[in-house]
Amino acid sequence: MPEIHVKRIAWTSRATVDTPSRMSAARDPLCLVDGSGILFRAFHALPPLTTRQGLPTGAVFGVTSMLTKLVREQPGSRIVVVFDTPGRTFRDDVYSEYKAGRAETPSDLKRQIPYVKKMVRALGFPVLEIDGVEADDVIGTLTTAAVAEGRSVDIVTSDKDMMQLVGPKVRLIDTMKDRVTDADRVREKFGVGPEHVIEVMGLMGDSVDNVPGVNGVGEKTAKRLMAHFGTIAAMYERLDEIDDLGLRGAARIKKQLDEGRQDAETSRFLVTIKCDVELGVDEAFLVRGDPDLPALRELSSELEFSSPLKDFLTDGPQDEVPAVRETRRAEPAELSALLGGEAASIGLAAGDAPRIGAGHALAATAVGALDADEVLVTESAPDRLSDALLGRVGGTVFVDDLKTALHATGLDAHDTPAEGDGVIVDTLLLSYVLDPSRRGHTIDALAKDRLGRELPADGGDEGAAIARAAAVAGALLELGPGLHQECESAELTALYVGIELPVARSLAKIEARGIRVDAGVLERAAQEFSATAERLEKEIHDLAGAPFKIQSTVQLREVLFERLKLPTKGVKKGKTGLSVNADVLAMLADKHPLPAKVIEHRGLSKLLSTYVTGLLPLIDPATGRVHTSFNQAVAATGRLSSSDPNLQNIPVRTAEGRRIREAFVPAPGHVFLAADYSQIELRVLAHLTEDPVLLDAFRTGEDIHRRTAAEVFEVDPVDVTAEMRSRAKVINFGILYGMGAHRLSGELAISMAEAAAYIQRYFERYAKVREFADRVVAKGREDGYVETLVGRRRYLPDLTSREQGRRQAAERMAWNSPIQGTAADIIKLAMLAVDRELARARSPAKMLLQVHDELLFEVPQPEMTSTGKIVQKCMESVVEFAVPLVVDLKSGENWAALK
DNA sequence: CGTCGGTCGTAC
DNA sequence: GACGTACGACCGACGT
Repeated sequence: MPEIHVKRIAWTSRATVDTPSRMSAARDPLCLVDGSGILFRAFHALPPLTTRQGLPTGAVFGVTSMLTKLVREQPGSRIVVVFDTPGRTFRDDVYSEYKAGRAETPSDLKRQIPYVKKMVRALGFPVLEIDGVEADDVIGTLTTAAVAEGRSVDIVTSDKDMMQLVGPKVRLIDTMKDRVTDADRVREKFGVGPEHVIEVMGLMGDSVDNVPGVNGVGEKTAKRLMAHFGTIAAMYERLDEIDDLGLRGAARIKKQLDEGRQDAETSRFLVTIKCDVELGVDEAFLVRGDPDLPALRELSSELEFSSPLKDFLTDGPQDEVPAVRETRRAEPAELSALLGGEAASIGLAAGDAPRIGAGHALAATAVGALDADEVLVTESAPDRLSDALLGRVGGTVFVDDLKTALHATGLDAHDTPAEGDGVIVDTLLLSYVLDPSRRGHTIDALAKDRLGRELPADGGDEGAAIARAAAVAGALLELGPGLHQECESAELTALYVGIELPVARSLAKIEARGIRVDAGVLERAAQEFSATAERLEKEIHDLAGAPFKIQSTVQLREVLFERLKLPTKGVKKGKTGLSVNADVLAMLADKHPLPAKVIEHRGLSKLLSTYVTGLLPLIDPATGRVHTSFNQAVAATGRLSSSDPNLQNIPVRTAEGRRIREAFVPAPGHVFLAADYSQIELRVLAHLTEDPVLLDAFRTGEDIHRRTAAEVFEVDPVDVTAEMRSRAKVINFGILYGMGAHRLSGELAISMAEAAAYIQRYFERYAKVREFADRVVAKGREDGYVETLVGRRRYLPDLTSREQGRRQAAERMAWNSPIQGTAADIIKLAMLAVDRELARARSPAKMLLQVHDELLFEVPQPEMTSTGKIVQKCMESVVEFAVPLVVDLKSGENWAALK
């Protein structure tokens, strides 16, 4: 017999402070709910309901409705919900085929399991899940114990096995069919009383649980036999009596029974619910707690439920809405006591770990919070917060954005250790890993969506700042635990703790450090650009016959197609009319001198406005450095983005553009070191698809575009021309994005048929790429999301859209996201490895930027070579891949001159 | 005067 | 609609 131990007993925290008056309810009827059973039932019985996001919710809805109905109908009952736990039980030890052949739980159901448990807990019901013990046995044991105390028991289930538990004080309730099963009803169904149900089931077996029963004996024969003998044992003692029962084929049945003795015994054992399991559960824990209104509100908004929770959410006293009730200034000593864990004096139960919600509004003001309805405001919070962020507090720290908190506390200047004993709950990053495509993960967005609450703005003055900070802290404490739990449930904690939190720490340092920009270089370039742009402007106006706003697409369109009457054939149309983008202008360039000049003018205005005028004011005059913001919770694929200024789209392709890049320079005595992954997305593609041709190309170090050219154009690699290679390059990149023949034909200036043929040949030569594409899209449709190497998800509900356009767009995303996202995972891991190894080596090298497949460092000149080795090693070995990851190193005196 | 959608262009 | 992920400038319509 395997050891049985309690894995988890969950009840709402308030149940722990139950008073003796509550305990006197010990003689209330007990209502045991077969949670797993009704969940499964609800899943199959109800239509496949989903949220707008595509999260399946039908089963949660069904279970929730059922439970709330139970509360309405049986207000006096003590309700306990029991779930199965995955894994082996003693039955598996006896019979290895037990429950074998059972279909894999559908993923749409699996996804709902954590929500159901959360819902049940939020409703205040005790949840029992005991490792290695099936729900049936837990229910059997609790039932037996309750009956022994003289209590009556209702079991909510649709499992007929449970009929064996029925007795004078025990009934089964099928809430979906509104049917109650008592002993009479059992006799009606089984032909025998509840005490003999196991005998009948042992004989006939149970196909659902793969219990064999006796070969040749079905439901009818089993019932007839047991109506006569009562038990299997009695039957085998008096087997000859079978002849007297008038059964058809009695002789054959007798023979099969004789041969099936062992099966009968095993099957009877398997169907017998165990009623004496050591649960290790104190009865006091099985008392229902109060509903957790904030959690219910959050769940009903997340799952988009309106009706089933109405009773709970509207009947409850409205003033329990956990708005911040009291805002007061804390003495530093008081807060320090709180953070030191000696918080009993200000309201925490002794022994509870401190929970700090840190809302920041103005840099000087932050908040430590005890609870959603009591908030302590202190100006010294940043000091305390830094202790917490350094893991010196031991409790849970709730922040809405770790990176900003690190900036606010000045912890962005150094290496900060990963969390010690403490737990960091960052609602921004949690929300992002849970659903990266969601628009807005700020605490304001989350509070609005999940709590239906607008947080006050930071008005700028101290009062407004304190009010906002307090509200943020309150919202954090309400939302944080749920988000953290959801992250656990979705198995995203490794991503959150192992990647996103430490990346936030790394980014905080990068942002704080900044990168030096030589304003003089920018200004000199700007002088030249402006001069040329002015000359072009005059020429363009002359050619047009009148001045107009060259930057205005409307006016330019009028000039090109009405005044100059240039041909509109083959010109793309947008929502507002004919397009005047660079492609169109290039096409018109041989008809008239104006379009080419507009292209040139546009290029210069772009550089001037975005990269000169946009950048100059962002240079810190004291240090000559700009400090970008890396946004970690924007891109749907897991990439970072950069803004204010965006340093991930500094020009590099044109000579003029590189003039901008030249302005980025290392500190005196330092050089830039750039390390970029070579073809990372195509290598990810090779790894994910395991396509033999791709694998071979990368393993042998071949030029991948040359190889694709050889494959697609059917020539020997040595005969690939520059033209062929460049076309193949377009195809390789197009494949990553799911490009169609239409786009490719435009891109390569070839016919649609030719483009289609290229794509077809690509997929013939790289056969596994197409297989993978089909697989990933199908899986995405099935699961509702696609995922990367480390399990980062992207939900794509449009994969099942009836609108072809939306669906196809979603399919391209489903295809591209695992590739782009895996590359993003890899470089994030690389950043962490590099940070770690540079620190270990006491290297003075500093990471400055991440540009998707590239890391830029500022290194003292003499350290360049040694740093390069460390960086390259870290980046190349950060994941074990089917193809080598290759990192190229370059260095130089400015960002445009790297060799 | 601010906001927002449309268009364009820069990066990977 | 037709190539994935971003940010941001400019225009021009619209609302205050």
